[in-house]
Amino acid sequence: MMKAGWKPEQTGRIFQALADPTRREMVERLSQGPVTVSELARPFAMTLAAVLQHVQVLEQSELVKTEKQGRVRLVRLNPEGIAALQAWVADRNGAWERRLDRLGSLVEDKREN
Amino acid sequence: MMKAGWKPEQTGRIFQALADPTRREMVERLSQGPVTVSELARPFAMTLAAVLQHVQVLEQSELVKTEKQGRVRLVRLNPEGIAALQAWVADRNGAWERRLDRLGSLVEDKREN
DNA sequence: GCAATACTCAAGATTCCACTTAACTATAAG
DNA sequence: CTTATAGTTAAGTGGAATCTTGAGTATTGC
Repeated sequence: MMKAGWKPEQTGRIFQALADPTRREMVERLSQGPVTVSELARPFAMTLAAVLQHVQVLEQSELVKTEKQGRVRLVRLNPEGIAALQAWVADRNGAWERRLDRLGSLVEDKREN
Repeated sequence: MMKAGWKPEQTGRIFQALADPTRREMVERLSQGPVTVSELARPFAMTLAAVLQHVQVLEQSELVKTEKQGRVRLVRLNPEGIAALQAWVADRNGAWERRLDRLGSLVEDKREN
């Protein structure tokens, strides 16, 4: 049954974090490796303050960890965050598949898609 | 490198749909099998109109399909939606892992977590 | 020390979302 | 036909989310 490790309250914060296109782009960038807040900000037409707020949302969702080094703040992906997301999705998908298993080779009353 | 089938515009709608706790609960319910809008609504302290709006969001995200049968509307999970989400997550996770591969067995400068 | 850099914080403006109400349509049941 | 059921639509409200401005603080380089 698996029931991998995702806390329901964290799941909400993760989906909410990734609901924003800016933050999804940031995650893409971060999957190439850690960067400073300023580097993270470069592609975006918005103030540093706004970028920082996005970083804070990502951090609260645990998708990201940050660490201050001198006057710079390094942002890096937190593998546990992505793993938690993946666990939730796999779990939902699993429920779906178990249902199909129970149906066996029966034909549904309507052929859907 | 694999690049599974997720359209970037759909990804946004999916995350946005699942950012709402009510809609996540609906997906849970739907993973047990299809239900009518009224049945979907039962657990929630909100009007049918509100529930319908949630269903529409889920449908636009392609996480769900609906079909009108008489005066009832059946709502069912769309496996392709979950699959698209899973593909996105796996892709991000993949990028992360490829990066770790490049690092080989090097130890990071800081033990994080 | 002094200036530049890199962020940080708080307040306010918009814009977006979830929800309600109220009226309406279509189907089913008696 | 009449009523009840199930859903649909449009308009409006309140609160949360995003972004800006305008300040401030800590570090680095000269």
